[in-house]
Amino acid sequence: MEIRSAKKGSRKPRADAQRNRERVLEAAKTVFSAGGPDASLEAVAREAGVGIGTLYRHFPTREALYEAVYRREVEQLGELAEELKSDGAPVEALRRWLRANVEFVATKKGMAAALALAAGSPLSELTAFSFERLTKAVGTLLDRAAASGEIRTDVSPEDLLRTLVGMCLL
Amino acid sequence: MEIRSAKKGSRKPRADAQRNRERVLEAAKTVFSAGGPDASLEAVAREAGVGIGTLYRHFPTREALYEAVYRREVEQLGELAEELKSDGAPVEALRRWLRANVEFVATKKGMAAALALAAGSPLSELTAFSFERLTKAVGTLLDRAAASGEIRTDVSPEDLLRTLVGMCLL
DNA sequence: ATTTATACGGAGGGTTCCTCCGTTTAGCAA
DNA sequence: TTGCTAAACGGAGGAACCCTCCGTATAAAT
Repeated sequence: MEIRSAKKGSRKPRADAQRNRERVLEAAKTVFSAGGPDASLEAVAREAGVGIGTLYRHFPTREALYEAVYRREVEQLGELAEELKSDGAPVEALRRWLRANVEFVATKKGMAAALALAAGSPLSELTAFSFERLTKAVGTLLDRAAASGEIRTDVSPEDLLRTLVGMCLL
Repeated sequence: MEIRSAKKGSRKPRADAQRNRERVLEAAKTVFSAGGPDASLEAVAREAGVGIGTLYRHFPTREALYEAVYRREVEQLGELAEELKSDGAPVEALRRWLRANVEFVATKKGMAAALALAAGSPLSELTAFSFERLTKAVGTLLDRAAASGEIRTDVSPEDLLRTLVGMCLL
């Protein structure tokens, strides 16, 4: 008897697959940030030190890659909030997180636009997911700063986030 | 003594150049409407019955072509308004023009987005130009319809236009 | 150690991009 | 008309990119 996370008698996912997937995402972040959203996928593969076939196996279309990069960065912003939560100064923590967020929006807006263009259905799902994740993140930081009495308490996480994004897109 | 429209002792611009430019624009409109904004430029050249070199001479970049097509259509909408002005029924004229405008926005939004992505500086100039041109066009039609007493008189051309465009982009 | 399901790499055929240059032609003057 | 010349034309061709396909390699399971 064995523990099988998913249905079907499938074996454990291969370690190299996971590793390569991660490498590609990292490379994509770099390349797209530098060369805009139409950068060559072969350049991404090269940067990742991976064959072009591998890239296409993990991300069958350009949009799939965009989405994965986007998701991953949102996730990382969430984790950053977790780390900052146990940091010393609440306001300083909040400030840092906001700064990171600004940078994220700035570099990814091109990709977001490209996604919006070619997007079929699941775009709203994506935005909903990321909005919720980020709201939760900023929420915890806000609460802590408010509890320490260093900022006003009448700002909702949603409003703060919306304002921030709005400003970044001018 | 000769009439020289521009400075410099340049001769009259060649007729074939103008003709080809126009052909390319017409073809671009067709091809981009059918195949989206990433359609092949060589397809445009074929459709125009023109060598690829000619296309590139007139429009050095894809964006330049986008912009020219866009401008030309705005211009044509303006002219359409002129024609409709001397048409019979004022409201009917207005209605027709609005319909044409809707169609324009619908088919060109992809191109507009692409332009916005790759746009350097002169994008605001473009939007300003087209907004003014269209406002003037709808203005004359509105006035005439209002003068005939068939519609309300408290709608400004700007508001009408903005509302229309907003609705088209949902 | 052997088996085998998975994943990897990259060659290759097709498409598009964009430049470059030899050829053609429209305007102009004699 | 004819001839001259600047301007415009066409499309071949090298480079980049896309994406598929398949022989090879390897991580997990036995």
